[in-house]
Parts: sequence; C-alpha cells; structure tokens
Amino acid sequence: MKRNNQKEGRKKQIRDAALECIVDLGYNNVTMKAISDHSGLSKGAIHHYFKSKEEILLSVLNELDRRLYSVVDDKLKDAKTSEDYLTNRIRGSFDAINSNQPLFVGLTAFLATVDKNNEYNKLIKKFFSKYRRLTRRGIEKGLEEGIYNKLNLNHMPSILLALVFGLEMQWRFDKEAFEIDEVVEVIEAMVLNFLKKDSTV
Amino acid sequence: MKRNNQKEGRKKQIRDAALECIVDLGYNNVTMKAISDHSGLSKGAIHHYFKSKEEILLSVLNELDRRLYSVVDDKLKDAKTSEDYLTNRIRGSFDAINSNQPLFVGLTAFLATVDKNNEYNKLIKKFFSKYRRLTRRGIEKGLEEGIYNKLNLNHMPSILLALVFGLEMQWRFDKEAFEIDEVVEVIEAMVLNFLKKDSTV
Amino acid sequence: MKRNNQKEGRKKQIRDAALECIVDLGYNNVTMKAISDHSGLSKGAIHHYFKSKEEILLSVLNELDRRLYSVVDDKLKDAKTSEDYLTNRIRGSFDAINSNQPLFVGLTAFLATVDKNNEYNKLIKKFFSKYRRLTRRGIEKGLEEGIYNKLNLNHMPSILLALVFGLEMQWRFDKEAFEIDEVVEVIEAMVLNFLKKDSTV
Amino acid sequence: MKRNNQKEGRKKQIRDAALECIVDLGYNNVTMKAISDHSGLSKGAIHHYFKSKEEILLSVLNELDRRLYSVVDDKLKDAKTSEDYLTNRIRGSFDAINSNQPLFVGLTAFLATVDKNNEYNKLIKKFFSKYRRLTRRGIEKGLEEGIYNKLNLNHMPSILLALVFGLEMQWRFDKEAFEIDEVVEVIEAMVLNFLKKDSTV
DNA sequence: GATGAATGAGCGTTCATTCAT
DNA sequence: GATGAATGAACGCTCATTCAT
Repeated sequence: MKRNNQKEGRKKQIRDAALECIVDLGYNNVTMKAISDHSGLSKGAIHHYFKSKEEILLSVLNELDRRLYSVVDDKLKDAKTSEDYLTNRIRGSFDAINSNQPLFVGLTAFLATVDKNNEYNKLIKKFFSKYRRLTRRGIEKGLEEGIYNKLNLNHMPSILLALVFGLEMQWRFDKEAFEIDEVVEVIEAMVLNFLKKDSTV
Repeated sequence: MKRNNQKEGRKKQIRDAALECIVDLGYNNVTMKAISDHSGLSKGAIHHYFKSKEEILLSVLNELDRRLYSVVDDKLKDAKTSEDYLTNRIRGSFDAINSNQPLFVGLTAFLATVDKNNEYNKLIKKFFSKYRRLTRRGIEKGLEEGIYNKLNLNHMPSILLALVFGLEMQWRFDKEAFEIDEVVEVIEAMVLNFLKKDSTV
Repeated sequence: MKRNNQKEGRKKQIRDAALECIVDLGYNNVTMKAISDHSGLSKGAIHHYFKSKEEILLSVLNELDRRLYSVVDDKLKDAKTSEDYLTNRIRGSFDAINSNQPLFVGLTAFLATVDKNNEYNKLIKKFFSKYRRLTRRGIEKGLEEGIYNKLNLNHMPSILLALVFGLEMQWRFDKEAFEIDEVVEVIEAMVLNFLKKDSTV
Repeated sequence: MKRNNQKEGRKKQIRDAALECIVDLGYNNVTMKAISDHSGLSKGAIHHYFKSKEEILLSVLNELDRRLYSVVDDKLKDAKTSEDYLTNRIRGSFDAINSNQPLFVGLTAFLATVDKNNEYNKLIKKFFSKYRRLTRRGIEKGLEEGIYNKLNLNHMPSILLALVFGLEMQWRFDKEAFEIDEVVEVIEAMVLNFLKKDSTV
C-alpha cells in the first residue's frame, strides 16, 4: 500500500512537471529533458514510472479532466435552487478560467494534437461529454421544478461549453479584447432569459 | 508577370500541401518531408519558395484568415435587413464549419502553438479581432435601424465568435454529441431574442 | 578569336567574384550562389564556363599565383645591382602584403584545404617552388658578382618565403603585434649582413 | 571526481578524433559523422559532451595551443646560458615540426578560417602572442647577460615565429624542397650572429 | 530505485549540380 | 548563351528511449 502511494506520488510529481512544461514552454517544446529538469527526477527515473512520453501526456490530460471537474464542482456547493445552480455553473466556469489558467492552457494544447485515431482524441471526447452531462443535470433540475422550458435540454450544454472554451481562447490571445466579467454577465442574462421565457423555438 | 504567377502558384501548392498535412497528420506531425510528399515537390524546391518551415506555416495561417473571411462574407451577399445580416452571419459561420473543415482544423491547430511572443500569436490575435469587427458591423447596422438595443455592442461579437469556435471544437471530437443544425437554430433564437427585447442588462 | 576572348572575359569575371567571396565571406562560406551574386551571372551561366565549383577555385588559385608573380616582379624593375635586387625582393614582398591583401588572404585560404592528394596541393607546391626559384635567381646574380658567399643558395629562398608568409599571417590576426616596416628593416639588415659577411656556416 | 575524469576522458577522445579528421581529411571535410567514425562514439554521444561542432573545434584549437607550448618548453629544460636558451628555442620549434605534424597541420588549418570577428581569430591571436612572449623572454635573458644588443627585442620574436610557421608550411606541401635540418642551422647562425654582433640597425 | 551516458532515427536546412525553357 | 527552378545527398543537431552501473 505504502509502495503504491509512493509510486503514485512520483507519478504525480512527473505529471505536474509535465504540465508546467506545457504551460511554460508550449506543447511543442515539452521534452523529456525539460520534464526531468522541472521534476527534479532523472530521465531514467521518469521512464521507470511511465513507459513513454506519450503515456505521461495522456496522464496529464486525464489529470486535467479530473481537475476541471473538481474546480467547477466547487462552485456548485452552495447552490440552492436550479437557477442558482445554472448561474453558478456559468459563473463557475469562467471563474475557473481566471484561477486555473494552466488547466485551460494545458487542455487546449491537447486540442491541437488531433490526429486520426489517437488516444488523446478519445480522452478529449470523454472530457467534453462529461462536462456537457454535468451542465445538463443542472438544467434537468430546473425542468423538474418547472423553471425552464423543456425544449433545449440537448442543446444548452453544448452551447455553454462552447462559450467557456471560445471565450477563454480569445482572451488568451488578447486580454484587452473584452472585459470578461461583463461578457459573463451578458451571457448569464441571455441564457437564463432564454431558458425561462422562451417557448416558441 | 507570368513568372510571378507561376511563383505564386507554387507557393499556393506548398501552402495547400502544408494544410493537408495539418489536417491529415496533426499539427505536430507536419514535417518538411510530409509537405514534400503531399506537394509532390522536393524538399529543396520547397525551400526555394519559403526560406523556412515557420514561414510556410505562417503563410498557411494567413491564407486561412483570408479564406475564413471570404467564406463568411459569401453568406452575407443576399442579406437585406440587419436582422437578415446577423442571421446570415451566424448561420454562415456554422455553414462554414461544415463545408470547410480543413480551414477550422487548421485554425485551431495554430491556437495550441501559443508560446510567449511568437509570430503566430500576433496573427491569431489579428484574426480574432477582425472577425469580431465584422460581426460588430452587422449589429451596428441593426442599432441604427432601431432593431437592437444598444447595450451589448461590445460583448456580442466575442460571444458569437466563442460559439462558432467552441462548437466547432466539440463537433470535431464527437460528431454525435449534438445535431449542429438544431443547435444553430437555438443560438439564433437566443441571440436575436436577446438583442431585440432585452434592455435590462 | 573574339569568341575565345569573350569566353576568357567571362571566366575572369567569375574568378574575380570568387576571390571577392573568399576575402569577404571566408573560404568556407563561398557558395555558388555567392559567386553568382558577386559576379552578376546566374548559377547556370557559371556552370557553363566552369564545370564545377572546384574548377573555379583551382582557377582562382592559379590566378593568385600569376598575380603574386607580377606584383613581386614589379618591384624588381629598377634594381641595378644584385644587392638592390635582393633588397627589392624582400621589400617588394612585404609591400605586396600591404597592397594586395586579397591576394594573400586568398592564398592562405587554400593552405587549409590540404588534403591527401588533392589538386590544390600540387598547385601550391608549384607556387611555393616558383617563388623560391625567383629569389634564388637574385642571389645567384650576387654570387656571380662575388657579393654573397655561396653556401646558402639553397636555403635562403625558403627562409625568405617563410618570413613573408609567416609575418603576413601574424599580422593578419593582430595588426598591433608589431610595426611591420620596422620588422622588414630588421630582416633586411639581418639577411644582407648574413649573406655578405658570413662564410663560416 | 572519477565522474569528472571520465567526462574529461571522453572530451579528449572526441578532441583527438577531431584533430585526426583535420589532418586526414582536411579542415573543410571535418563533419560530425567523420568525428563520430574516428572516435567510435555516436553523433549523439558527441553532442552530449560538446554542444556544437564549433565547440569541439574550439576545444581542439585550445588543446593545440597547450601542446605546442609544452612541446617547445620540453626543449628548454637543459638550457644553461641564454644563448643555449635561444638556440634551444629555435631548434626546439623546428623539432616540434618534425615530431608533431598533426599539431602544426591542425594549427594552420585554423589559420585559414579567418572570418570577420570569429572566436577562432581571438584564440589564434592569443596563441601567436603567447609564443612571441615566450621567445622574447629568452632574448631578454641574453640582454641581461650582455650577450645580445638590445635593439631588436620587439622584432625578433615575430621573425622567429614567422620562420617556424613559414617553413612548416612549405615543408608540408613539398618535403623535397629543402633539407630542414640544414635550413635550421642556417637560421640559427643568421639569427645568433645578428643578435650578437649587429648594433648598427 | 535512480542515474545519465549512449544510441540512432529523424528533423530542418544548405547547396553543388542539372536541365527545361 | 543564359536563366533559375528543381533535385537530393549531406549537413549539424535534437531527443525519446535504452541500459550498464
């Protein structure tokens, strides 16, 4: 058991170093040497815990998925009503952008690795899917309570996810392009307004 | 003159091959050898037209920018009123996704190259900026005509761009996640509804 | 005949450009492209007159040999007695250094190409040999006139050639190392003194 | 400590191989592949010890400088009087030519790399300078003892260095041009004679 | 477990040479 | 004659991976 914990500790150490490298150096400049330097472990030791560089990066991607989930879920703890829940989900997602840049930078780095049939793609697919499911649950709650009209259940999660990622990306390249807090307020107003009142689409 | 055209033709040939590589192999697997194979030109010949791989990729990014502009603008030709204009802009953007996948795959590939102070970043910033300006113009027209409330002029372009990119990305990794046409309809309804009626935010 | 002259003119043009390249860029940075740029002729045209880069450089080396000969010989025109002749030969050689740097820079560039059995080596050997023969002739004249003792006929030419090249090389790397005019005076005194008085070696 | 020695051993192994390449193939044909073949180490291993080809060559040049110093100094051990000292210095230099051809071939190879402002130039300048200083010291000793006239202190070192290098070069291209031992004897006679008796220049 | 020396395939790039125009 | 587009071998170098210690 202790063995296993130690082993997991080393793997975490390596994963963290790899993420640091992605963020600091850019995805394409991540080398085993860089991970070695950042982690304080030798290249040989790293290969002892992960059999290849790809396995490390896969592990990082899984870790990012986990982190994103917990970061967003932390925002939902105090939500009482469904309306709160959705508001928190929206606001929480954007807060997550601000407070966890490495997470997003890391995630989007992987988006560019798209390649026919690779492992990353499957993980990213799962990750997108999970995020949509989470959002959907919040809306379902609202539906049960009769707050939202039922028509957009399948569409809103995708739309909200698009907004989070789409804004984060713009913001990353141009911090002056917009005031993110204001944009989030507009999005909140637009989305809640639409979910509550609209029933004609 | 003919000379120049021939030269431009070759550069296009190389650019096209490079884009093919990005789409087929993934950004990180684009090599001069791959571009050579895809273009049918020798590595030496490619270097005759572009002095480095980076220059080719920069050229591809510029080309994608140009293409996106024209693809989107084609959709606006028939727009009569501002409402049409904006509807067309939204719909056009999503049509562009369907009919020009390489374009979007290419563009997003570059998004992950983010690295401190590189040339790509500047181009992407310009490109995002241009797209927002284009959208903004459509909304301004609606403002003049009194169709839209004036409050969201600065925010809607960013939101619409986020939606386009954010949806394209999800769709790329999972074609079954949502029915894109339906999502676009929802977005249209939500956005136009918000722009017209809302005046409280 | 005219044909031939034109052809020779082109070859000279190329040779001159190649020497310029050696001097300006360093031997190892001489490329066909550089020769093309310096000569104003296309790479194709250059290959029309010389079948390879090596042939151009060989031609340059031959030309340098010819030039050195004429440069040094110009100094001997006014020499009346053998003593004048030798003085002029020494002084002339060092003057040549000052006024024809490209020539010496070019010549020494080739010295580093030494390679088992190459063409350059043969030419350089011939060139060293010719220079020694020239010097020897001056001393022989002095012998006939009874000015010099006869014992050093075979050795002085080598010594004088060593002095010319050896000083030029030092001077090229460090212009402040010595006052070349003064050194030349010392050499003159030492050599003439030795040739005249010494009879014990 | 052992580690360090091993590392230094490898660096020496690479340096030696590089010098072999210079001598066997000519400076311009030294490639990483050639050094790899000569040293028995892979290209990767070589780059593990030297970060670039230039660094290897610089290291070789430094090593040649060190070797020349020790080779020449070995000849001075038994010198009693200054006259011996200078004689030994002259003779020692020329002995060095015979017994350390690679050293001289290597050194002169670098002389031809002259290029505006490169690292080699600085080293060669230092090296010439050191050699002149060494020679000068011998002459100064003779001055103190009243053996030599004082006028040529600044000039003789340059002259002697010129003779050493100038003769080596000629000899390299044509072993039959002169009998080097005889030439050295002549030089000795001429120089010592001049230093002792001459006081009119 | 941990190290880093060693490997070698593969990278982007250069450049002498060829050849269709 | 003259051009420069095209070729491809060879270059210096990088880096994931292996393995003796």
